[in-house]
Formats: sequence, structure tokens, C-alpha cells
Amino acid sequence: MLRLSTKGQYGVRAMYEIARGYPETPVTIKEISERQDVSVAYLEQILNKLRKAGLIKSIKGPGGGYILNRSADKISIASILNELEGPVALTSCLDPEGGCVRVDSCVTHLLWKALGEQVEAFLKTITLKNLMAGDFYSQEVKVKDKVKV
Amino acid sequence: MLRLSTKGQYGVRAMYEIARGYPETPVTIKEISERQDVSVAYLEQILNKLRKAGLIKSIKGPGGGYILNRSADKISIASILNELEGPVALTSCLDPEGGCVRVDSCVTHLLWKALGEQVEAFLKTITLKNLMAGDFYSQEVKVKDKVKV
DNA sequence: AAATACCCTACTGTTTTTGTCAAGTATTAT
DNA sequence: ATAATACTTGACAAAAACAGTAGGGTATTT
Ligand code: FES
Ligand code: FES
Repeated sequence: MLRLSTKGQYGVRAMYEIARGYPETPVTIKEISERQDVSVAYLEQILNKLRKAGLIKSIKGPGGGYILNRSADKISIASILNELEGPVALTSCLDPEGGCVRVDSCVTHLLWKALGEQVEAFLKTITLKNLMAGDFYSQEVKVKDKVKV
Repeated sequence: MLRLSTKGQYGVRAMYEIARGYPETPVTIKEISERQDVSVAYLEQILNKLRKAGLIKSIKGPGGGYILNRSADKISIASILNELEGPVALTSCLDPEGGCVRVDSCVTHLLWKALGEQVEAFLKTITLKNLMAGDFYSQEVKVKDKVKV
């Protein structure tokens, strides 16, 4: 359960490659494609979203490529996944868009909400820099001391 | 991102209704259907899985229905979702079945693994009893102090 | 035997996912 | 200028997953 889409997975791996070039060298889609074994066409879609979100910027023409828009320790995994897969919402009732008429009488609503918040909090603490350094740890994420329904 | 399937959602809500009858009164599919607004046919599929997993038992004939196989404080949300959606595996590489050739050189593998473990740990701490009582809290879930890649 | 209630398998329409393809725009090097 | 490089964009399609229906069968009670 709770599968991450390939777009999200590839997106993080692509960002990792781009981060490696920062701040000197723009990284081309082709290079990312070869290193991470993802097709150029698919990466185009992914990187486009991340560029529009302001996480990376692009440089056209020979010698061009992609480069981080801010330093690696200021880009969290959460911010990448948010752009590619939308916000964490374990049920459609929790979607920013979709409301639910049962929400007040629903016995599970707050449970899914709490879990979602926990996931989000975790992903926010991990940055590209952490990923590159190879150390990431879970910091006693505490959503709420107690939730009364 | 990270959407839970309706099977998982309905399953937890159905278990909640069954738990309310425990240990005296078996709860029928029809009752669950009406209270939780899920079709009888769909619930049959879901409850069948949960019965085969040993979480509930069934009583046939008039006066029958479903009843918990052990007390509500011994049934975690994790155990319910595990049966209906399989184990938490954010990527196919983490699936018990599917291996991945890149796993050793993969920069994100341990990240998804850590997140998955965190989710699982959270869901294991919440029982049906917690759900019924309306209090569930996140207990400083700590997967590992530090993961070195 | 009639009524109740669970059991089981198959099937189908819909949505989401996972990509591919083709044509276009901007920049640099020669 | 012109060719080569590299990003940009939108349309499209196969495949998988999801959500749910349908229909017949079995066991138990009254
Ligand atoms: S069914 Fe919508 S909030 Fe639970
Ligand atoms: S691609 Fe399989 S482990 Fe990362």
C-alpha cells in the first residue's frame, strides 16, 4: 500500500543529479537520463513541472542544462513530491479540492489526517543535501500530543 | 500523493462497526452497509479478506454476522490495511516480491524504506480501541537514529 | 422448508499511471 | 548566417490499478 508514483521517484533522483552539479555545472536531461536510467522524454515532463515550481532553472543551448534555483539544503523531498504528485492526501476527503459530507460524523477522518501530517513532516525534514550526504534520520516527529474526536 | 484505496478505508470503517458489537452482538453486513454507506457486495469482498486473515469471524444464519476474533485493543490499523492493501511499500523495489538490480547504487532506496517504516510504526500503534475511544496520538516514532548509506 | 446471512468467482467500466511522439523555441559556436 | 545543442509544449496511447456489480452457492436457524 501507499505506492509512490514513478514520477515522484524519478523526480527526486533527477533532483539529486542536478544537485550534484550545483552551483557550477548545469546538468543536461541526457546526462540525468543515462545516470538514472529514465527516458529523456519522460524526464522532460518531470523537470518541466519542477522548473515551473521554481525548484530549478533551465539554461538553453549548448553548455546548458538544469541547475538548482536555491541551495541543496533548502530543497526538501516534500517540496519535490508536492509538485509532482500533489499534497499528501490519504483520502479524497482530505484533498484540498474535494470536500466530504460525512466528514463530521466520520470515525476515521482525523486518523488519516494525522498520518498524512506525520508523513509530510518527515519529508520536510529531509533535504537534497541530506540525501547527498547519505544521512537522514527521523526526528521524533510529533504531530499532536492528543487528538480528541 | 499517497492515496489510500477505498478498500482500505472501508475496511477500517467496517471493522469499527464490528468492534462496536464486540463481544456480545454479531454485526451483519447489511448493518455495516447502512451505517457506513458502502454497498453490501463490496463489503463482502472486504470482510472476506479480513476473515481469512483471522481478524474477524463469521456466524451464518439468522442472528449471525461478524464479530472480532480478538479484543479491539489487540487489532491495529496496520493489521487491517496490511490485509487489504498489502504491506507498506512506497516503491516496487521495496516490495517483498519484486527485487531491483539498482538497489545497491540507488540513492533513494533507504529514504523510501525509512519513510515506509515510519508509516508502518505509526499505524501499528493505533488500535481499534483507540479509534473507538477517539484518541490516538503519535508516539515519537523513531525508526533509526541515523542511517548511513 | 423458508428465511436469513455469509461465501465465492467472474466480470466490467473507469480512472490513473506510465510513458511515447512530434513539432517548436531559444542559445551558442563557427 | 547556419548548424548544433538543449530545453518547451501538448497530444496521445497502452497498460495497470481501482471501484464496484452480478449472480449463484452454502450454512444455519426457526
Ligand atoms: S468518508 Fe469523508 S471524511 Fe470519512
Ligand atoms: S530504483 Fe530500485 S532501489 Fe532505487
